Amino acid sequence: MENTATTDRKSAERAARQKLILQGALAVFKEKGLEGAKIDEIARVSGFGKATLYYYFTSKEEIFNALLLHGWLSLWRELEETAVGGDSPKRTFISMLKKIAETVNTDRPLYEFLFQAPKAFTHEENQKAEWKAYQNRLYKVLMELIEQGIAEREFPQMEPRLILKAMGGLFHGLVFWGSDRDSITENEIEEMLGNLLG
Amino acid sequence: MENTATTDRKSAERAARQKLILQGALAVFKEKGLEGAKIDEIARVSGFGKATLYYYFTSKEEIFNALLLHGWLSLWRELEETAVGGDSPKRTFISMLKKIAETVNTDRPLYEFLFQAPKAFTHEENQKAEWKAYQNRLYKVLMELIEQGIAEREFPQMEPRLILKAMGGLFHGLVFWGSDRDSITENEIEEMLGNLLG
DNA sequence: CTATTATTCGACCGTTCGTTCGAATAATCG
DNA sequence: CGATTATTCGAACGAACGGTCGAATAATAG
Repeated sequence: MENTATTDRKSAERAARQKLILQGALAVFKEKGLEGAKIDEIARVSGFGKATLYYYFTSKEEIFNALLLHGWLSLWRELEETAVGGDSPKRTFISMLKKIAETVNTDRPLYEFLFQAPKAFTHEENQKAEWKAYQNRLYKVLMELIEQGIAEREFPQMEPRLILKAMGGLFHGLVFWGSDRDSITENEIEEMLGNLLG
Repeated sequence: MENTATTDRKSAERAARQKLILQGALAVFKEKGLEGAKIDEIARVSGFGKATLYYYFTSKEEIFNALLLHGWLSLWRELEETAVGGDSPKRTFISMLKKIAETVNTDRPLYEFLFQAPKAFTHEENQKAEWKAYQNRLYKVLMELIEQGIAEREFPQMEPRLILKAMGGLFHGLVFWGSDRDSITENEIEEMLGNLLG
C-alpha cells in the first residue's frame, strides 16, 4: 500500500467521511441541543458505528471543535472582502453585520451552533481551541471599526466596548431569537443599526 | 405532634432550609455554570447531606424551577409599579428596562441564572413550569408598550416583534456580556435605548 | 492466491451523577 | 419516661454516556 494515487483517494475519502460525521453532529445538535447531542446518536444519524467515529475523531470535543473551526473559517472568508472594502467605518460596519446575517441564513444550524456553543463552553477548560483565533479576529475588526467610527464622529461618543456589546446583543437578538420562521432580512438589520448609530 | 405553634415553626424552618439550599445551588451555578452544577456540590456548599436535599426538594429540576420562580417573581414585583406608571409608552418602556437592569445588579448570580437557564432548557420537556407564566407576563407587557409606542409615533414604524427582539438583544448584550466588572449604568442604558428608539 | 493493512462495529468498560434506601439521631407528644 | 414522628446522612443503586477492545470484514499489495 504505497501507491500515491491510492493514498490521495484514501485521504479524500477520509475527509468526506469526516464531513458526514460533522453533518450528523450538526443535525443532532439542531434536534437535541448542545447537551442533548450524544455520541451514540451522532453515530446513528451519520450512518456509522460508534467506534468508527473514534476512528475519524479522537473525541467528542474534537468533533465540536472541527465544527466550530469550519464555521468560523467559512464566516471569516465571507467577511474578508467586506472588511477591507475601504468604505467609511459606519458603512463597513453595517455591511459586515449584514453579511454575517446573510451567511447565517445560508446554514442556520451551523451558525446557531457557532454562536451558542461558546457561551456553553465558557465554564470548560477549552481555551486554546483553534477556532477562537477567528472569533477574536472578527471581534477585533468590529472593535476597530467602532473606534474609527467614533473618532470620525459617525458613531455616538460612547465607550467603544459598550457599543460593541449593544450591537452584538442587538444583532444576536434579531437573528437568533424566536422561531426559525421569522428570519430577519438585511434591510431590517440595516434600519435598526442605522437608528441606533444615529 | 399536633400543636399549631409547633407546626408553624416547623414549616418556617422548612422554608428557611429550602432557602439555604437554593442559595447553595446559586453559588454552585455561578462557580461552575449550568451543567457544572452537581447535586453533590450543592449539598456540600449548602451544608446538608445529599439525601437531605431530597427531603426538601423532589429533584434537581425542582430546585432549578424554585430558583427560577423566585427570580421571576422578585423581578415582576419590582416591575409592577413601573408598568402601570401612566407615563408615555416610550418613557414607561425605558423605565422598565432600567428597572430590570437595576434589579439585576442587586443579585447578579440569580439573574444571570434567570436569563441563561431558559435558553439551556429550551430543548427539554420543561414547558409547563410555573415561572414561565411570569416570563410571559413580562414579555407581554413590553410588547404592548411597543405596540402603543408605535401607534403613538414614539417608536419607529416597524414590526413590533422585531423591535422587541432588538431591544431584548441589546439589553441582554449590555447587561450580561463581558466580565462582571464592567457592569452597565442606568444612564448608559437610557442613552442606548434613546438612540435606537429615535 | 496469500499477506498485510485499513476500516467497521457492537459489546463492553469505567466513571459520573441523580436519586433512593435504611439506619441513625433528634424532636415532640402523652 | 417510652412511643411516635421528623430529620439527617453516607452508602449504595442504576441509568447514561464517552470512550475502548477485539474480532470481523474489506481493500490493497506483491
